[in-house]
Parts: sequence; structure tokens; C-alpha cells
Amino acid sequence: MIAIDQLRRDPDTVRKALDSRGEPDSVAEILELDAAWRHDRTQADEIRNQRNQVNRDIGHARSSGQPPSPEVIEEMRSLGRKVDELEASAQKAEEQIHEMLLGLPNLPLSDVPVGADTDSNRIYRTEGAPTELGFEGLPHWDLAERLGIIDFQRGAKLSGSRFYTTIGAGARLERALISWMLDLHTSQHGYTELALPAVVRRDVMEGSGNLPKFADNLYHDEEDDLWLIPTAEVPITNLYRDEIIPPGQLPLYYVAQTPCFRREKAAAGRDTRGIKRVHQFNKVEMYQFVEPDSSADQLERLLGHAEEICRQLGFSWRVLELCTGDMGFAAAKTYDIEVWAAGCQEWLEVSSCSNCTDFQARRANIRYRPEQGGRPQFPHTLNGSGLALPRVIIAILENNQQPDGSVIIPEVLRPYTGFDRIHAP
RNA sequence: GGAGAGAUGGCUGAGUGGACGAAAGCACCGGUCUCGAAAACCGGAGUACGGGCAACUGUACCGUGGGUUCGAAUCCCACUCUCUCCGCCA
Repeated sequence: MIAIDQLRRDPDTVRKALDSRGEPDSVAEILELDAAWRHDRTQADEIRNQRNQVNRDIGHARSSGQPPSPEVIEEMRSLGRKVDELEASAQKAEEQIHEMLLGLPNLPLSDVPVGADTDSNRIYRTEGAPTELGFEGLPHWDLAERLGIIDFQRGAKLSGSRFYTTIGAGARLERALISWMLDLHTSQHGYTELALPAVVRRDVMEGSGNLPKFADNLYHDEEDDLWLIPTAEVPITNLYRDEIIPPGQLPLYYVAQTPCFRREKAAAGRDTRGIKRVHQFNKVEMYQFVEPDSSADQLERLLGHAEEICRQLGFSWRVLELCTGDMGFAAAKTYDIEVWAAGCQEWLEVSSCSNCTDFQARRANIRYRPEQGGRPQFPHTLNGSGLALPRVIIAILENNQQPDGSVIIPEVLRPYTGFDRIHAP
């Protein structure tokens, strides 16, 4: 959520930032409501003050045995009605303002490339180069089916299209990846591991920015009004909801593996083969609560943590700096990591690392106290996949496939898989 | 699913409808004392929003939302959550 203060103080900057994201300009409308709200609020407060004073007098008089006169009571009554009116009007304005602010995306940082679509994304760096297999490689869907480690048919039988089932070495490979990633981030990068609910309440989705705007992409249980998380970012953001984090605790680093559920309505018909885009997948997510001053540097570090996974798995990858029009709703700056997949010959997005500045903290009312006795402030939050499992599996299968149809397991995973190769049938 | 109890400041915990933003204790911060510390004593500490250049000041907040009243932490209604016991269950 954007601060109303900033809108009052510097509407033009906000306007410009929103425009760079292709957002319609609602700044003037919000400011108008805000002026009306302040007017009503001030008036109501003044009348209340008056009423409180008289009421105090009534109290004093009564305790010395003097009941108030009917005239005074009647006057107080009418003041009460007036306050009610002003309050109702102020509350209405407040609700409208809140709703409009909730609908606004975060403001991009000044160094983010401006542009409307993916064409304006900037390549930040590239590590390694697209590799050739030197023989006719298979895309992962053929490869995995032939190896008997993914069953698409039966996945769909259970839950419909875009669901799948992994079997044997495939299931083991995924579990190994999860364990290895969590171990790396906790032991080398300073993260604390979390195990989280995969289903959350409505207000939690609002805190992270997924609701009300993106209900379309979420699975929802009507009966209990519970929502399936599209990423661990959602519950982690809300861990400290409505809290003031005491001095000395930031930065907080968390990592969690959760299933992620996405309806992918907007992507209907796209990437329908294989496991590149599915309704349920596992993801290891890194998350940070940090002091505002440090968030820019922390984003670089976070990105490095995700890249370390790519490095140790032997991938070639590139980092994109997303342009204003391509960033997610809550992000002020985002890097995407794409790894090369030699079978389908394309770059696959395996991680998205974002600095959300104070956007989520405001929405979820998460604050921290910089020092003993200091005023509470909004921390900055960052999140990054480290990494999303299906596409990592795609890359491993496709890049490490051998002419005989087998797949070699990256060295770092072998202690976790217990095998060094998935053999062809 | 059934029965009961509860929700008050960072924590514990008082609070006959009127002096209650709220006793007391703990924790915390500052000071006195001390070579230093502990103890003791004195003092200070909530959050949000409005107004003001500021000192400051006003309002709201006792789980949430309504209601009664001139006035609600206190009375009434609904909801949410927590805890205990019973049942069921991985």
C-alpha cells in the first residue's frame, strides 16, 4: 500500500510512477476524498471535545448530588447526533480511500527500467551460455515419461489438466532438491527454516497484496473462506502482521518449502505440455524483513543466494532486471533468474527476487522499532524463490540427459538422492 | 461435533456506568547512590490519526462489529479467537 502521506506531499511523483506501470491515474480522486475525510474528522473531533468536557462536568455535579438539567441533556443529545453524522461521512470516505489505495501497485524504484512489456526487461548478467547436447535431446515431458518418473495421464485423472504425479526416482529427485536447497540456505546463507500452513485467511491474502485484485488466480474454499497460497511469500509476509518487531531483531531471514497453488487462468492454453506451468508445485522461498536503508543491498544478496543454487547445479543462467510494466503488484524492483533448458531450447524462469520496500509492511501493518524508545517504522520486505522445483527438474533432466536416455544427477544432490543417475528403461 | 472458561498496555493482573489511557507488580529507559555493579530511592516510557513551523494540542483505541446512554473497559446483542474437558481422528 502506498502511504497517503506521500500522495499528499508529492502527488506528481506518485502519478509518474503509476503511469510507468500502465496504471490509470486516480491520484486526484484520492486526494479529494482525503480532503473531505480530514474536514469531517477535524469537525467531529472538535465536537467530541466539547461533549467530553460537558460530560465531565455532569459527572462531577452528579457525584456531588446535582443531576443535570434536561436542557443540557438535550443539547448533548443533539451534539451526539452531529458527531454520528460526521463520523459516518468520514468513515465512508476513509473506506473509499482505503479501497483505492489497496488497488494501487507499489512504486518502482528509480533505477528500474521503464517500459510496458517484456521487451523492456534488461539483461542484468549472464552466467554460462546456452548449451548444446551434441545429440538429439528430448524435451522433459518425453524424457520423463520414457524414464517413468512423471505420470501426466494419471495426474490429470486425479485432478485435471496441469496436474501431474512424480514416481520413484522423480519423486526422490524432487525431495532431494528441496532438502538440499533448504540445507544450503539455512547453513550457508543465514536463513531460518519455517514450515507453514498452505491455506490462509482472507485478510492474510490482503496483507500480501494478492487480494482483492488477484482473486482470479487463487483457489478458494467458500465454506471457511480459506485461500490456498500461491507462494510461501503470503504466509511469511503475515507472520508479523499487526506487530511491532522489537529493536535489534532485524534483519530477519526466513526460508520455507511449501506447495504453491495457481489457477493460471490468464495463461490458459500456454505451456500446456510438461511441468513448466502447473496448478500445484513445490517451491523453496526465501524471505527477508530488513531495515529500509539496507533493502537495495539485500536484494543483491538475495539474488546471489538464488544464483548459488543455479551454480551448484551446473546450470547456465541469466538474470533479468524487470521493467516497470512487467513487475508484480507488490514489487518495487525485481530480478528474474532464467536457466537454460537444452531439451526445449529455452530460458526458464526459476526464480523471481523482489524488493517490495514498505508496500507489504504497510498493508499488513508490520512495524519495527529501530531503537529502544524510538518510533515504530515500516520495515522493507524482500522475497525470492530459491528455487521453484518443477522448472529446476526440467533443467536437470534436459541438460543432463545422455545419448542412451539416462540422466546424470548433479553431484551436490547425490548425498540426498542416493543415486547418481536415473537409468533408461 | 458436545460442554465450559476466557480475551484489559511489552508481560502478569485490578477495575460499584461519571476524576479511567486505565491501579499494582514485573520487565524496560533515565537519574541519585557506587571505583563499578547489585539493592534501594526518584523520575520516564503505549499506538494511530487530525491541527500546528514548533513547544504543544485534540480525538480515538480495554478481542472485532453493532446497540442502550448526556456519558461505556464496565450494561445488551452478534461475531472472532484462545484455553480446558469429552468425543472422533493422522
